[in-house]
Amino acid sequence: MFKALTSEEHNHLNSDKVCENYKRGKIIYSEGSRIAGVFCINSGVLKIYKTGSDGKEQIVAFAKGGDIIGYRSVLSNEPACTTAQVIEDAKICFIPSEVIFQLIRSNGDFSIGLLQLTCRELNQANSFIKDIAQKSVRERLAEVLLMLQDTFGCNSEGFLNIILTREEFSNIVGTATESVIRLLSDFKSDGIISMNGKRIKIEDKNYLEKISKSFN
Amino acid sequence: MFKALTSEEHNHLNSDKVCENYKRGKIIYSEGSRIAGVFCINSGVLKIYKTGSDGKEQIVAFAKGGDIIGYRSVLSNEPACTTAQVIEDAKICFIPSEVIFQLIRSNGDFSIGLLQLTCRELNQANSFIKDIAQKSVRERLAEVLLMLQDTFGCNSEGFLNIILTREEFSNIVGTATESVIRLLSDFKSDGIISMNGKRIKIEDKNYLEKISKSFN
DNA sequence: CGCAATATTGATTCCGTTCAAGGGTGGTGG
DNA sequence: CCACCACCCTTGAACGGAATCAATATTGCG
Repeated sequence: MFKALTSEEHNHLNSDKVCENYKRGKIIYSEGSRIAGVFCINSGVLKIYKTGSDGKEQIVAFAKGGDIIGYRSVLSNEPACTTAQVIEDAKICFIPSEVIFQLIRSNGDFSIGLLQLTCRELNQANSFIKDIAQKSVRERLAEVLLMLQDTFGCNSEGFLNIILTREEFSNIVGTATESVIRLLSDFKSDGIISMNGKRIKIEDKNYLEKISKSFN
Repeated sequence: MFKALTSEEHNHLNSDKVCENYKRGKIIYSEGSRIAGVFCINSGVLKIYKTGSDGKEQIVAFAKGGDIIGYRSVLSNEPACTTAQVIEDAKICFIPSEVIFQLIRSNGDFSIGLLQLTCRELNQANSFIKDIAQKSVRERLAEVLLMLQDTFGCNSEGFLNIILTREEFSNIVGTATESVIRLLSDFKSDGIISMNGKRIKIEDKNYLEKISKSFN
């Protein structure tokens, strides 16, 4: 994201940023709060979610090393509309709003990079709206598993490089926790996935793709 | 959106743009196609939708006078990820990509304006994801009616300034057409709305708000 | 170790979809 | 002008996916 900067801009940025380590569970910012800058994820994983009136979370995105979060709130100068919480210990840098605005005004390529980032997220969000509105829970769960593999990759044994609770799964898919449990166990007995504790391994990607496209 | 421009930039823009009239049903651009610029809606109404694998549309936004569409595709230089179709006769101007990129590079305020626009849409999309994942069809329909009043306003008799088919309603709410029909007829017999052909009038906004917030 | 959070499984309920059949409306062309 | 056709709307009945409720396991952290 910051590769459009000149070396002078880079130096300036580095002198302004503040990095810190955060443990699992830590909330970086909350829905409704004001934030004075953006956060760059150095390492670790966060979930970005909105909270419904009954308290149930809806996860709308993840952030991992290299991602920037909080820019929506900064750019529109509005309170945050999501909550960002660490789910895997993370190192995060803070960049004050003024610095970001300064960069946008002075560096067209940086602006275009940011615009492309927001557009990509917008596209993903719209796709997700369509899926959640039209597909069954089974299809959506298959899709989420593929998305996770795509986003986080696998370790040497083929297990997904991310660990989520069943409830977190349900908060992505948009369903009840029990439904996630039942479907994962179906997938397992069909040999589509295997599990080791909370770790999940995709055994038959092709079949998952078929399911997610409703061609099963 | 273009108020950040200098008068010189304005003149340049006006010489580059091409305006045309389009009738209801006309498709301005289709999902998957390349588009070479953005469209500014002068008047009229369009629906922006994605098409599911079974052919069912999911409406993700509307565009009316003053709105800009197609910028996502232009900025990210990717094929359009939605289809834009006229639902009320419209006058639309076309602005080539180069002109937009030129403006972004030369005018920081214009960039920020565009960024704020995308951020607003992103926020709306995320809210919608939460709603569609957590609320009932009844709650969502109530919310959509309120959104339509907010976006398009009412005529002198209090009827919504937009006419949609039942199917289009179902394609926003994310449900079956029959469900929309049943629920609208429930709302009518509860005195929450009234109808005149396809025209709808909200009679009890407070109660609709209660329903949409699940406090009914 | 013990408690709290998480996971699992079963039984039951219900919201919403689907299928089917019929009625209404508007626009077009003879 | 009105008959016809395509499209849209409406209603009923039945089914089914997923939520909810309830009752244990199991895990893992302090």
